[in-house]
Amino acid sequence: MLGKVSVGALMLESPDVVSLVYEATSQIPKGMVSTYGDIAKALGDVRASRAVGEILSKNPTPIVVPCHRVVYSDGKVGWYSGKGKNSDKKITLLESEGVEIKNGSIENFSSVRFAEFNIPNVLKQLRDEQEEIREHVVEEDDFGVLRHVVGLDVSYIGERSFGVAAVYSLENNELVEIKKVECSVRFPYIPTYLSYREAPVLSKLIDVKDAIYLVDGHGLLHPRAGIASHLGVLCNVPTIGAAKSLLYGHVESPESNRSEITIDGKISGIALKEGRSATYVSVGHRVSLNTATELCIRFLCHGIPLPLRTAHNEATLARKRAT
DNA sequence: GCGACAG
DNA sequence: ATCTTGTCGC
Ligand SMILES: [Mg+2]
Repeated sequence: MLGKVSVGALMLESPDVVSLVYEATSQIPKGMVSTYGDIAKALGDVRASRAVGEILSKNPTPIVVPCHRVVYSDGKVGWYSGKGKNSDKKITLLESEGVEIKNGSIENFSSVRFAEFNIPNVLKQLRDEQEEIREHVVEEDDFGVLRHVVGLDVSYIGERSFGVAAVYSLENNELVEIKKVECSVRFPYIPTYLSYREAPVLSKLIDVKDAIYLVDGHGLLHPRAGIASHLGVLCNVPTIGAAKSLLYGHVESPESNRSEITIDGKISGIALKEGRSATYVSVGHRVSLNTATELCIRFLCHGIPLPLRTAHNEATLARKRAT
């Protein structure tokens, strides 16, 4: 990796959310229940509730880690995995612990609902780090002679992540090189915390000095700072965010092929449309929105910048070959 | 009852 | 993102 590491380094040692979910679940007393969202809130953000559900669906030690005590926020018991969609086992377990259930819903839900978890508020820490990164973002062209545009993307098999860099020449717009790296990930996908899942593997691919990096994901089109900004600030390289769907911000002219996107009235991104597909461009780091947009347009191919398409295809290939 | 919150 | 299916809030 290029440059010194200081701001944004929490990403390199992401908190063990998986273990924290199991720890929280183990804190639910017998005879009580909690919800996926309550555990997510204890982690620091209700947006993590789906991730909590996914993690518990893969609980390697049912009963020991009592995931049967985690139910929907409306009081419905929900599924008990293991094998097939089934809630019978979950209901039986809960009733044996003294929890009353009627028509698949918890009786006296509010009085048996446990939420006093004692786990660290890790997502708050990550948000704080993202805010700090945001303050370090340079929103103007800040580079010497650029010779390459590098598309970055990731694919997965369970906890294995495959990162790909597709290096394109700015002299002739042609593919120069493809770099690949594999590493293991435990951090789940949580909306607005994508960096902590994908940036570790991608940071290993940042070693071309005369390049600007095109990242699959947002930069400043984010409530704090997206993965493109995170990688840019962490590695001190120019980066552009380019995503296929919008996370945050208001599209000013939805009909236009090139629309401004504003956040609190500030122009923070550009939506590029070509046929059915769209690319949402934003500043990652050390680039102006204009330059970022022009570079994306220059490589735009069927609605997506070619370096990203190639990186995506190669990442998918790497995953299939690893299977 | 349905849409959402990058990948 | 993957290839199975998870929650929340309007
Ligand atoms: Mg991707």
